[in-house]
Amino acid sequence: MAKRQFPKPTDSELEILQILWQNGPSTVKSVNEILNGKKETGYTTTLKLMQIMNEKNLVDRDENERSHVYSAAIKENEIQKVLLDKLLETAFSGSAMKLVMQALGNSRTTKEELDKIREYINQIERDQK
Amino acid sequence: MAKRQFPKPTDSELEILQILWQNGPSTVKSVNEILNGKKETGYTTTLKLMQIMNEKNLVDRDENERSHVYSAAIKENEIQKVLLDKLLETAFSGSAMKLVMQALGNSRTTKEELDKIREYINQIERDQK
DNA sequence: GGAGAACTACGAAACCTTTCGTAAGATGGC
DNA sequence: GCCATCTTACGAAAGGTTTCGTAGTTCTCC
Repeated sequence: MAKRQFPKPTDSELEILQILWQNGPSTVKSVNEILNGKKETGYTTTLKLMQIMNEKNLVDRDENERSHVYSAAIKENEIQKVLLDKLLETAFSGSAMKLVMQALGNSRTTKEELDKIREYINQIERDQK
Repeated sequence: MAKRQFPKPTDSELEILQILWQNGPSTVKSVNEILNGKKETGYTTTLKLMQIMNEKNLVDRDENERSHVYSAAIKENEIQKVLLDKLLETAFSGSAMKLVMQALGNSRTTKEELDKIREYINQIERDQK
């Protein structure tokens, strides 16, 4: 199963992908409205961005309706993996441990989440045997 | 202790910072040589980049010698925190747990490292009480 | 002290991202 | 049918990053 090639999304593109992941297939209009909740963004700006993302195959476009419906063409997981691997490489010299410890140190993580992580670590160790 | 303001480094700048962090204060020449181990890079390209980084206060420059000596002006930790927070926000919707589990899942982490992480989690839980 | 080597400085080109103005096409109500 | 409105398409400007050619400066050593 060959991996389809897709370019690393830019920051703006990632914001839009987030919206599509959370809300499912959406029109430019609705994406733009959500975007405007965070920061003022012109309609045609959002439109153009999504058109470019379509060219890059970051999103699919359904043109059956007058208002085209866009949907994310890649899974959230895939992008997370790509970006995480890159950060790991460029900022943490490849050490997942350093990255994980920073992440846990910086953010408030609840006891339940910590327990889940610990359980996950246990599982990895079991699998490694 | 007010935090000095520094701009988020670009990808190329981050590569150079990495080299400075790992090798300590360095001349353009030596940075460029290391850079060339990974990818072909013209000398003046590296020079210009480091000059710009100096203007942005990402690196300090010692001009006492004819070959100026550059050193990272920010700690590796600080940049790691900035970039990690940003990734957390933009790609993981703020969930450190999801990020940590992805990181552990993707990469080969040794048993020793996993143990260290577990110990760190224990410590966080102790401190939270 | 002159030639060549090693550096730095500067400016501009090429490229990418982001923003938005404007035009043109489709739709719906009157 | 016609006007107002919604939507897409296009192009270009503005800003940032990356690359590199060229010129100037300093040093070395014969």
